[in-house]
Amino acid sequence: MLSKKTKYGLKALTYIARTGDDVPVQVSAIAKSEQIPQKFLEGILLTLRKAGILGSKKGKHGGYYLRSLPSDIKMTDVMRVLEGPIAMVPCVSLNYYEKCDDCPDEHACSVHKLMIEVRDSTLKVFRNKTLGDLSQV
Amino acid sequence: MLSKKTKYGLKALTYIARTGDDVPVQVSAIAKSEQIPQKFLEGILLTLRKAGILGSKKGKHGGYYLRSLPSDIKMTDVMRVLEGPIAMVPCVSLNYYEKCDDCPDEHACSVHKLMIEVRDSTLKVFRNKTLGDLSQV
DNA sequence: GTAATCCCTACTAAATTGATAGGATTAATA
DNA sequence: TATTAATCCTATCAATTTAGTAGGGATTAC
Repeated sequence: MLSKKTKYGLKALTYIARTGDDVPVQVSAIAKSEQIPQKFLEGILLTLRKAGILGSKKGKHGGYYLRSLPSDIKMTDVMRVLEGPIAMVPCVSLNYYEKCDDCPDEHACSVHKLMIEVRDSTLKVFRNKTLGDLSQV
Repeated sequence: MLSKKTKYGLKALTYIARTGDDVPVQVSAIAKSEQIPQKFLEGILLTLRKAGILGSKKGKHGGYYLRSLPSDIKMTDVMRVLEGPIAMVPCVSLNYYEKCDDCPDEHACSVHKLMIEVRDSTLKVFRNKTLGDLSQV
């Protein structure tokens, strides 16, 4: 299941991309338009900023803006920041690999084999999908 | 993240498929070989039986067996039983569709669009992957 | 009749999720 | 310079889910 965090994060990014101007977008505006609890959203945008996807401006007339063109923001990056590893098990994760305690031999493990295929197919989607694609109406 | 339930379930099914005989396989044997807490595994095999994937025989020399040939047991079915809906959000689920409270228009929703693609690509993997494929060494 | 096996229900501890609360910091502007 | 509007940060919390345990009931082979 997709977490609310990810869902809200994607919606917020889309909102910012659609607004499109060079003026920063306020959390309050996004929260209101997308029906997201504002305080919760604050935290989400903060992680996106710390991950380098968003930039921010403090104080009056402050807000958030994209650090790159929407068409340059890949879903792989966004999803990893919001939802964590794309792989469903650590033993097939490219970026967060971890050996299973149980499994003596990964190559003989049926779960491993299956999850590699799922990972690759999901990755293929996220790799050629950008925020630009998402924000197209 | 894949739940332990699913992971254990897949390993157990693979074990049964590999044993391959017509004699039922005991929970204790699977638990020992695959390093799964036996009582936990009992419950998992029970759900697989109730879903019609496994059959069981009670009493001495009882155990679990596959209701179909490994090559006829599709991962779509197994995964739905163990892990639940394949879609990451209910609004793109084929079997468990549910409208989002927030979203006024699904077609305009960026999350919806993205998750349909993820669902389709995952489905493609599960649809042409059977237990037979998994149990190949 | 006894031992081995599946079957069923209830319980529990730990982790995660989805928030909320309260204020600190920063910047524009009247 | 004081005010206001924003982001930033930490702590806390309730509800849910997950992973597992406990205890025994029902069934069957021998």
